[in-house]
Amino acid sequence: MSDQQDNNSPQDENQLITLRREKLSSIRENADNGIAFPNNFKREHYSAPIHMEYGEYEREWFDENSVRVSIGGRIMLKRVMGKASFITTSDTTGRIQLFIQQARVGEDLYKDFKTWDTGDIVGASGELFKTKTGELSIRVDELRLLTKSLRPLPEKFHGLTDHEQRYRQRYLDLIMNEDSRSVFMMRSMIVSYIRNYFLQRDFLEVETPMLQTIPGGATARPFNTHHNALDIDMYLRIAPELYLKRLVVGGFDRVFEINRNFRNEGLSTRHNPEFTMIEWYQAYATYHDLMDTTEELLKGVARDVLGKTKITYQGDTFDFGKPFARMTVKESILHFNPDLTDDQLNDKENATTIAKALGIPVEDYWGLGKVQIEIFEKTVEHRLMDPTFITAYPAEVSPLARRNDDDSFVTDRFELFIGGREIGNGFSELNDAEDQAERFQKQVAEKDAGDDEAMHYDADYIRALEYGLPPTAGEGIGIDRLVMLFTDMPSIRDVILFPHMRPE
RNA sequence: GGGCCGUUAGCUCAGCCGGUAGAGCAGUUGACUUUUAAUCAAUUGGUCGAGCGUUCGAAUCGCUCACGGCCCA
Repeated sequence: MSDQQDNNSPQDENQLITLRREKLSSIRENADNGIAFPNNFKREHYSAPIHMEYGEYEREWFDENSVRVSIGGRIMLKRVMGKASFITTSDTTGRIQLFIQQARVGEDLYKDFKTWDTGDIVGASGELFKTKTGELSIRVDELRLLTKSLRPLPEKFHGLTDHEQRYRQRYLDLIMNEDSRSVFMMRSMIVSYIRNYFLQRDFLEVETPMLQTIPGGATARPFNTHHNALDIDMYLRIAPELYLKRLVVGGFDRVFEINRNFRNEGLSTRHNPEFTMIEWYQAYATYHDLMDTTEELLKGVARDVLGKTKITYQGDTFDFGKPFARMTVKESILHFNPDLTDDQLNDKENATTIAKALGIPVEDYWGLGKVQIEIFEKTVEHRLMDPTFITAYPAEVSPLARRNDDDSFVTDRFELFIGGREIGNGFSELNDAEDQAERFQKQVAEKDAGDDEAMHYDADYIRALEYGLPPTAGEGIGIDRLVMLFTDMPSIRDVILFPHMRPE
């Protein structure tokens, strides 16, 4: 427990909490064997399966068939009458209504029950029946208070809508908002689908260091930390890439990792300081194979997890049924900027002029490739709505990717865009140790020139490449953004259980 | 980092050309054995995000700050 914050400070208390505390102390005094928080209740059923199995039967069916169930859940709604009450309880699967009659549970228990509050967790057993209005319910004969809740729940109809509170107190969001629960269930299903996809194709799931001495595999600012016993500075990883490729050098031809990366950058609806990526590496494959894999994988998620081929995201519809478009960086720039010509883009001075006219703050140390990519990001990226692979990224901005055989200015690399957002990034890996060493040196020069996102020189990685990395292709997909897309959530905070916020 | 918006009861929100705080839900008390956002009657509950200023008087106007949301970089 942290002693910096005291959540039970007097300011945080109010009439409602005080009263519930009084109820709890009365429960403590009167509890059987003095146990106010019993844990010997056996829950045997869940709400949703009960509805699925018995929801269709007529009222009369229940007169002739006795079905006993025993459920545990949180009281969400109370409708108390003199000698009989209805409460709606919620468990992990959904809700079910309980009918509690004084004549059945006894006068004393009924009297106690009337003092229970929404938010309390109860265990109940009884027979299924249908009410006059046809709602499948449990006619309770055994009822126990399992956990007294000390804090009042939000309003039963509007629930909890305040974004800040939903993120800071996710537990409360999950109690109140079915939609929020389903987003995170969907997230779990998507991740499972992806994991199974790779496992079924003989990929080995691995875990590589999150604490790294050289933060590599991407261009981003890392979080710094310090290892006391070794007395060395360390970094939280910005990507697992270089470790995964070391494993391919070691002979694991197909590896993948689904895990967290950390980038010390701003927060936004698309950026959380820690986020989840899947990266996979496949020896004897090319970036073309990766595009095929990606397309099959995402179509599979749409089809098998969501059950549809058209995904609606924030009012736009993206078609996962048709083949994903593929075009090069330059083709896409020319397509969305019909007034520009190929020659202009191939000339650094011209390209710089164009970039500056677009308001891009061009730095002196930028090469043509960087200028082209900035133009791409400014004018193309947000317009790529249907799933689109953009290929042929300049080598200058792709320090780990293999050069293209026909045009060494670009690499055998692509990025996947959906809904104007980058979803994935993959390429044929640079397995020429000497070329890689040169590119690292160039990155170090850029770092010296002022680009604090440029890469470090990783000598051990070069040493690994010198032993020989087979021809390999690898890709990363941002899981959070993918889940946003498939759950139609506008902010990355909506798909991360505990998004980062400034402390209260 | 910049712009716009927000912060009032536990929750959802009114009140904002300045006159001293409201509703619904939740809670409490009472009535009620088929309710379902139960109903009916009564009722408790507020450092109006924080601070400074203007004013006889500030939830309301101004400034600063904090936290958040959206958009932009």
